[in-house]
Order: sequence, then C-alpha cells, then structure tokens
Amino acid sequence: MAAARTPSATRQASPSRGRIDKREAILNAAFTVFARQGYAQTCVKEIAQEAGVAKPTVYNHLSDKATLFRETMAAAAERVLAEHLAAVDDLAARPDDGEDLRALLEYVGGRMLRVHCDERARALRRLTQVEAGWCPELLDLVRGYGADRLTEALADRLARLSLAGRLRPLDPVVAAEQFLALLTGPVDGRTRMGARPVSGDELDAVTAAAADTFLRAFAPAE
Amino acid sequence: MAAARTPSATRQASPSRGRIDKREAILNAAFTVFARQGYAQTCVKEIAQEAGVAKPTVYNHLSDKATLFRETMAAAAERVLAEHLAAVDDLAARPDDGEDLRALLEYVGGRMLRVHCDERARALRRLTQVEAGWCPELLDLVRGYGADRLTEALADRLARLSLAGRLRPLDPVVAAEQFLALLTGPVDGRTRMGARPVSGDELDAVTAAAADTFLRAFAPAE
Amino acid sequence: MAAARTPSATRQASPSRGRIDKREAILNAAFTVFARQGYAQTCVKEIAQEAGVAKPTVYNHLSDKATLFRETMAAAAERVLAEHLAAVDDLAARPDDGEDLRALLEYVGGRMLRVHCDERARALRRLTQVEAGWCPELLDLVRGYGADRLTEALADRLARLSLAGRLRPLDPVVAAEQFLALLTGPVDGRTRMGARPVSGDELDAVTAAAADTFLRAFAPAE
Amino acid sequence: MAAARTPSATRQASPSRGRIDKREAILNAAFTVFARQGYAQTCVKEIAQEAGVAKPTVYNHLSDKATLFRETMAAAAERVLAEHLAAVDDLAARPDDGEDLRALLEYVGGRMLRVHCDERARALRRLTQVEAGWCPELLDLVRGYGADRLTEALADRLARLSLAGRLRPLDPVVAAEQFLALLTGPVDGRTRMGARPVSGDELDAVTAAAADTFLRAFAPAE
DNA sequence: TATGAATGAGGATTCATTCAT
DNA sequence: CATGAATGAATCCTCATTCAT
Repeated sequence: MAAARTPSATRQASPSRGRIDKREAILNAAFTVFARQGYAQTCVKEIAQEAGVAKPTVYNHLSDKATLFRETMAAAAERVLAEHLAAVDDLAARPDDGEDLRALLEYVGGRMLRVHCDERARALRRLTQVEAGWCPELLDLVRGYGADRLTEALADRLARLSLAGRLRPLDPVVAAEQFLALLTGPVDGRTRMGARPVSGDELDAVTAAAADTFLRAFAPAE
Repeated sequence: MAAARTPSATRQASPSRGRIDKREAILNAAFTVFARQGYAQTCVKEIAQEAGVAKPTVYNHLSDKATLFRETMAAAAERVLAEHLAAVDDLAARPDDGEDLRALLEYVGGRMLRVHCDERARALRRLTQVEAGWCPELLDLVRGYGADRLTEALADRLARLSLAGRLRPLDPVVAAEQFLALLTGPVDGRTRMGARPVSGDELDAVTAAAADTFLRAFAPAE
Repeated sequence: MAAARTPSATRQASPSRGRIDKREAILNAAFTVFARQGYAQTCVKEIAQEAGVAKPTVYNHLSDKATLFRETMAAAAERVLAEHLAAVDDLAARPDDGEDLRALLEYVGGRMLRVHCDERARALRRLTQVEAGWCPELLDLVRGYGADRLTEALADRLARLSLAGRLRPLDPVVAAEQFLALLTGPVDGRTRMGARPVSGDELDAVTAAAADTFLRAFAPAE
Repeated sequence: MAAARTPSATRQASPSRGRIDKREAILNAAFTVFARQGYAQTCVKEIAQEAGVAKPTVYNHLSDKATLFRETMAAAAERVLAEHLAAVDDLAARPDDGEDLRALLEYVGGRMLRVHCDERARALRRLTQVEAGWCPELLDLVRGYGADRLTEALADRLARLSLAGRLRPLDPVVAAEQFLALLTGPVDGRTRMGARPVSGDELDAVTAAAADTFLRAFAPAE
C-alpha cells in the first residue's frame, strides 16, 4: 500500500493529491457543519453535500460518524494550534528590551485575545466542551492546543521580564494565567460565552484595561 | 424517582399540587438528563423514565420537546439564580468596615467561585452555550442569571469600598469583571472548561492569588 | 406492569387480545415472508406490510430483526409441533390389534409423510438449515419439534408391535428411523429437497413401497 | 488462498493460464464464502479478499453478483459431480460376483454415504435448497449431480444382482432409492440436517443397519 | 487488465408525536 | 388526566456497481 502510493506520487502529483484534497475537503466541511449544528444535529448527508461528495465517500475516508467527528476535531485543533504557534513565535520574535512595557503587553494581549476570539478557535472550544461527555478524548486532544500553549509562552516571557527587573518577582505561570484571564474573562462574559461577535474596539479596550491592571499588580516596586 | 412518587401520595390533599409536583418532577428529570447527554442525544422516553411517568404525560404537560427544553432551562436558570442571589445577599450582609480587606475579598471570591463551579451552574452554562445555535432565547434567558448578577453586586460593593477610600478610584464594573476573571479564568483553564472537578484547595489557592493581584492593582495609593 | 396487565385483561378481553393478536399477526406474516425469501432477502418493511402494521410496530413487539426471526421460528416450530403431535395422537388412538398390519403402516406412513411434506413444515426445515449458520439455536429450537417427535412415538408403537409378536424383535429407534427414512428419503429426493410440490398419488406410492419394504424386513419369521 | 497465489507464479509461462487461474480462484473463494454465509449475507468485497484480488476484478470476470453465484454453483456442482462419478466408477469396478453380498452392500453404502456427507456436497445441497427461490435454475443445475447419479448407478447394480438371482425381483430404482434413504435418512436426522459433523463409526453403524434391513427386504426368497 | 475511488439505492433502527382506553 | 400502542419521518450505514488510472 505504501508501495502503491509512492510511485503514483512520483509519477504525477494528482492522484494522491486528489485523495488528500478530498479527505481534507471532507474534514473542512465537517468542521463547518459540526460547528454550526453540533454533533447530533448534524447528519452525514449534510457534510457530504457541503464537501461536494457522495455520502459513501465520507464513509470511505472516515469509517464512522464518531470517527469522522474525532478526526475533524483533531484536524481543526491542529489548524488552531498552528495559528496559536504563529502568535507564540510572534511573541518570541518581538523585541522587548528598551521598549515601553505597556505597549508590549497591549500588543501581546491583543494578539492573544484575537487568537482566542477567532471563529474557529471558539467553535473548537464549544464543540470540545459539549461533546466531551461521550467523547472524552477530546479533552486530551484539544489540551495544549488552546490557551495552554499561549500560557506557557507567555509565562516564559514574563519570567525573563521579571529576571530583567522590568517586572517584580512573580510566579510566571500564575501571572500568565491571570493576564490571560484578565483578557479573556471580560470578553467571554460580554460575548455570552462567545455566542456573539465582539468589535475590535471592545477588544482593545479590554486589552488596555487588562494591561493596566496587570502592570499595577506586577510592576517592580519603586 | 422516589421524590417523584412521594408527592403523588399527598395529592389527595391538594389536587393542584399533584399537577404542579408532576410538572416539576418532569422538569427536574429533564434537566438531569439534558445536562448529562445534551439536547439531541436525549430522547423523551428517557426523561419520562427518569421522572417516573409515561411518555404522553410529558407531552401533556409540555407540548413539545423544544418547549420542554426551554422550560427546563428556564426552571434551572431560576434555581441557579436563587443560589446566586443567596450569594449576593450574603455579600451584602457581610460587614466590611474595619475588617481586613484581603480577608473580605477572599471570602467573597471563594463564595463566588463556588457558585460558579456548582454542578448545576456549569451544566446550565454548557447547555446554554451548546444549544444557543438553534434556541437563541437561551442567551437572554440565562443572561443575568449567571455571573452578571454577581458582577453587578460586586461592582456595587467595590464602588462603596472605593468611595470609602479603601480602594483607589476605579471603574466598578471593570474592576468587578476583572476580579471575577481572575477567579474563574484560571479555574476554567485548569478544569478544561469545567469538564473535570477541582479540589477545594485549588479553589482557595486561585482565590488567594486573585485577591493578591486585585489588591496590588486596586489598593489605594500610599 | 404485571398489575397493569391483569386488570385490563379482567375488565375486557379486547385490549390484551388486540396486542396478542397483533403480535401473532406479525409472527405469522414474518414466517410467510421469511419462508418465501429467506432471512437476509427479507426486509422488515415487507413483514410489516404483510402484517398490516407499521414498521416501528414490528420493532415495538420484537426488538430486533434477528429476534423477530428467532421468535418467528419458535412460533412456527410450535405450530408444526402441534400438527405433529396431532398425528402422533392419531397414531396412538388408532387401534392396531386385529387389523391388517400393512394397512396400519400405510395409514400411519401416509399421515406422517403428509405432515412432513406440509408447506409450513418444509419451510421450517429449509429455514432452519439455511440460517443455522448464524443462528445456531435454531437447531435446538427445532430439534424435537420435527421428525424426532414422530420417531419416538413411532418407536414406541413398533416396540409394542414387536412385543405383541406382530413384528420380529428389533431395535425400535433404528426401525423407526428406517421407516421414516423409507418414507421421506424418496420423497425428498424426488422433490429436490422439498422445492417442488409432490402429488398425493406419488406420496401414496412411496408410502406403499416403504410399508412393503419395512414389512419384508421386520415381519416376524415364519 | 495459498492455492490461489501459487498459479500466479506460473503465469509468465502461459498468460491465458493466469486468467483461467484467477477466474478459478475467484470461483473457489466465492464458493467458500457463499457456503459459509449464504448468498445475501455475502458481499462481493469478502469474496475478492478471500480470492486475493480487487473487487472490480471480480466484476471483470463475472459480470454480476447473481452471475457470480450461478457460475460458482455450476463450478462447485461440477467438482462434486467429479467426486460422485469417481464413486460411481468405483462402484462399477467393484467385482461383486462370488463375494459376500452384505459386505458388498456395506462397502457401497459406506462409499455413498461418505460422498453424501462430504462437506462440499452438503454445502452445495444447502445452497441449492436455500437460493432456489430466486434462482430456480439451480435445481436443474444441480439435478443429476447429486445423489441421482449414484441412485442410477446403484439401480444398475441392483438390477444386475437381481437378474443374477442374488436379490429377489425388484424395481431397481425404487430399491436404490430406498437403500439410499436407509443410508442418508438416519444420518441427516442425527446431524440435524447436516449441520453437525458425524463420526465415521456412526456412519458405519448406520450403513450396517441399512444393509441389514435392505438384505432382509430384498434377499431372494428361500 | 487490474485497481483505488466514488456513487446511488436501499435497509435496519430510532424517535418525536398522536390515538384509543 | 394518564397510559400503552402505533406511526411517519428521519438517520446511520452497507453494498453492488461503475469510472479514471
């Protein structure tokens, strides 16, 4: 089977690509529909239509509805992870020495908040939470793909800032958790758990308030 | 189940009570099952069994499955609201002058966090979030029954503390939002959106850290 | 539940009768269709139509297609058994002393052969044989309801005839088996395992030949 | 399976052999699976897997599932016929004059009974019987490939024995049918229509009893 | 020719909902 | 009113069959 794939991939890109594309199209369509309607309310027929394939094709690529759901969630988690990692890299690349600390926090906070509020990320969290009852592996699947990754990256930076004397001594993880909470908490509250969109201005206001409170609490003593 | 049968024994005394009790038994059973399995995965038969009545009886009291769900959520929201209000009253009754402010914040924070983590409250939030897609009134239904109520009560107290000079000048709503975020954010993160139980000790640690950060940010200037 | 059935049965015969009748109607229809088309080729819809009920009603009375099949076969086996037992009783009631032994054997043989060739009995044997692969309990289910019962009853009578000196000493079971084989073997061969009907004349001819051979083999020595 | 792969190694020598071999491999595999599961329960994919080919290859060689079944049955009938013919030849080759007639009958009977009980022959009879409903040509297809052939061969020998004065005057076909019935009837009864294996000892016992009864019935008058 | 992929039709099963009692 | 029984409308899944390679 592996032997069957290698040559065809060598001969021309299309056959294996076509299969991969179709599988990916199915997973994309599935995430769209699952996110819109939830697991049980979604019927495979809809997913097939959204993906532009026939129903059995879905079953050909993904044996079960449950399997389809798990794979869909895994793929979505991977995509969201990629966006998160981009934010993290962005964070690491951002020079902080000599800059205004408040501006840095606001930049980083805005970045994180936007990742958090991303449509896909929100749908992923919602679905995870809802369907975790019958599919507990979702929790482990999405674990670390969510804010945790950002939390750790943020904790790293906060630790370095503290060592550099630009923040008071602190527990980096707790500080990171709290900064994230100051960001996401008010937004989640205002958007009714993410059910409503929120304007960029509001995000900025929340970010500014979070940075302000964080700085007041964690700035080095005079 | 036993609870569903007991009232029927007292029915002779008050016929209308029997009806009410039966309706309430159905709503209780429905919330239990909905919370466990979600809306679509739940079939009316299960609810009827949990309530100890026959399926058509459910339809007699609540015309539709959707109606049943809405009424169930409304009743549950009402119950959770009652608990929230108790916490709020508790808050208002708590004398604060002359006491240690940190101790007050930790007491209030712990109270709120426990309300937030209550099994029923979590189930209510989860169901609201999940089923809001097809039943948008849930958002308005549960709005104000959740942390909002606490937020406002807390904002009141914070405003008075600020006026009394025990906190620096602040926007009470923002401060309340942030205090709540410092409480619930880390817990929600650690419990994977409430899917796992969390120990009382952990709650206390989070509460202490939240109070500490809040005080550092909002204590009056020297 | 038992309490709910008893009074209604007492009150009037119709409700429980209706249920029983419907169940029986379903089983009858199921046997008809299964016998015509085999298990896998039969879809539940057909059975429901044949029984004049809706598909879910079938599932209401008999949870599964497999269960439906097993119950159908059990009921059919019972009915066929009843016919067999009638033949056996008839056998026992038949006075034999003083009569012509050949006439007796022919009468009994014809009776048995007709039971054996009965449409329902043949269908039962066919289905048993066919579906025993995935439903082995069929063998035990039908065991004893088929020729075994007749074999034993016949063996009893042959033993008595032997004791009475009208047959030579013999092993009653072997003799009974052989008499039945002499009856059914040629018929089964000619009807291609029961796939084709066979005329009454042919049955009589086979019966006569069987009785003749049996008598030649088991008549008492001069 | 090994048998299906071996010929493909010799394919280079004779290309047309490869096709024939593959077709035969498919038919063999098909009979195996059909015999195990019946027509409707068998899906073409299984047959393809059992034959070690891809599903479309099956359709390349045999256009239809029904056609595949018919061809499979025809091929199997041919193979069983070959075995039957071997038995018949064996029968004819067996010198009988001067020998003990009982020994001859037991030899011939045991031979026939073993042919009758052969796994493939039984499966062929079962499938024929079951699927004859929708595929009536099976009856004609298998006719004459079963016991009929043996019946006729046996009738020939019995006729000659009768003419030779070693048996009383008789109708050869009836006598042959009855001898076969005395053999197969008890065995079929004991094996629950062939669903269970039967020991060689039991076959011998049945054969002895059959020969005994047959001799008593058809030995020449003193 | 042989195959991986795709499809259309169909079947088992469940469920919300409504009568007869 | 409360219930057992019945139903019509989905939904998941399988399978025989056909293209593109």
